[in-house]
Amino acid sequence: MQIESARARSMNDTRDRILDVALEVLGQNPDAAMGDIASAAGVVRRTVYGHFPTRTDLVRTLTQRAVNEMTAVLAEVNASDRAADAAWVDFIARLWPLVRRYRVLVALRRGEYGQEIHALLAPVDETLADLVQRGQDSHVFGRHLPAGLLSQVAFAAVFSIADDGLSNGTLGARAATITSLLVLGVPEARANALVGDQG
Amino acid sequence: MQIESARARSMNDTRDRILDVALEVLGQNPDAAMGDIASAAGVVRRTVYGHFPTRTDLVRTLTQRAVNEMTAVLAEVNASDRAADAAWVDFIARLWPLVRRYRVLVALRRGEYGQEIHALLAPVDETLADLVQRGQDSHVFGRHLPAGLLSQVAFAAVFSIADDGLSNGTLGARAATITSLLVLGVPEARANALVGDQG
DNA sequence: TGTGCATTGCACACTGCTGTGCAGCGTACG
DNA sequence: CGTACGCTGCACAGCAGTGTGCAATGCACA
Repeated sequence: MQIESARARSMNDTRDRILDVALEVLGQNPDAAMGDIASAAGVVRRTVYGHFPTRTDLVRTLTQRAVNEMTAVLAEVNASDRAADAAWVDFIARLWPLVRRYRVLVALRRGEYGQEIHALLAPVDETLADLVQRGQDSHVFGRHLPAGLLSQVAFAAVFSIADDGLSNGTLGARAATITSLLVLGVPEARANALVGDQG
Repeated sequence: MQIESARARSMNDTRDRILDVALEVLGQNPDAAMGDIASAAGVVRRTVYGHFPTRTDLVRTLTQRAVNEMTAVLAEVNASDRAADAAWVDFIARLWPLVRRYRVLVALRRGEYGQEIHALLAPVDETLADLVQRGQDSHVFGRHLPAGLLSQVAFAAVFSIADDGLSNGTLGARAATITSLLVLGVPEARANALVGDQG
């Protein structure tokens, strides 16, 4: 890390603020205009273009940032030699506070940037599929769907639950974890035991 | 029914064709322009405006049509006094051939028309929630989520599976039914028995 | 104190989509 | 046969969003 002047720091501040706000605004309306994001970030539209040449650049940066955070968590969770279902529970628990912010990603996969976003999301998809595959191989997850699709459906369930206002408190976290485990084919008793362990 | 002149018939044909094509085109890209829909339907943009004054009218009609079909199926399925889980299986089985066409609805709930679409979809949501509630009351469905949300998540799972290319053949239908039953908290053995009955 | 630079506020051109108006064309219908 | 009418093809105005240019401002830094 370089020594940062106050100038550079404040510039990074605005940049980060734009990114944060864009994540939220686009989460509510994926078609939000640059002007909307700018006002929400407390800057002028022109300033946003100073940091991100085009709308696509902004969205790309945004997505890359989210993907990086998720892959980091996934790598950490996957590194341990716990059973796949326990790893999944841990993953959802750590991701839950962020899942509401990242909800824009599911909306972004379709429409306009679909192709590029899909490519950026590939690492997450793969790691997720690997984890589920591991669970299927060790007979803790069901085989009613191929690993690649099953992981997506379980993941999507978590996002659905986060969208419906249950995103705060451990209540939603518990419900989301249980539900996603059920999707994965984990019996209810085992699912309850797993989340009970985690509190 | 009135006696229909050939003129009126051909007019209804184009109208229906526009609606059919619009369902498909908007399913792939919810932001598709009127021109795209027109060309896909083999007519000129101006003609579409002849049948539907505004884009909103087209989308509204489209949605209403889908909602009508779904509520019809739901009413039929719900009328019988079978257990809720058996009714659910029947519902998914009948809906499966159409679910790919209706996928546009999930994308449409967000963005631009969200408010109105949501209102039009309310009857389906309610009936679905009622069915799930009935299942929870009779202890065939789990209580890990409130009925209103649980029905949505189970429903969304079916759409997710239909989107991923498994939409053809009984293979996908079976997988979708099983998975949605798991979401609803039905044990795997019971789920298998239910779909086994239906073949 | 003076310079650099992020930010501002305005201007502008460009694009893509919507919705409308209207003349022409072909055809089903009386 | 003639006419009503759905479709066409085009032209047009309007609007919203994008991306750019540039002078002005104000603050950090040397």
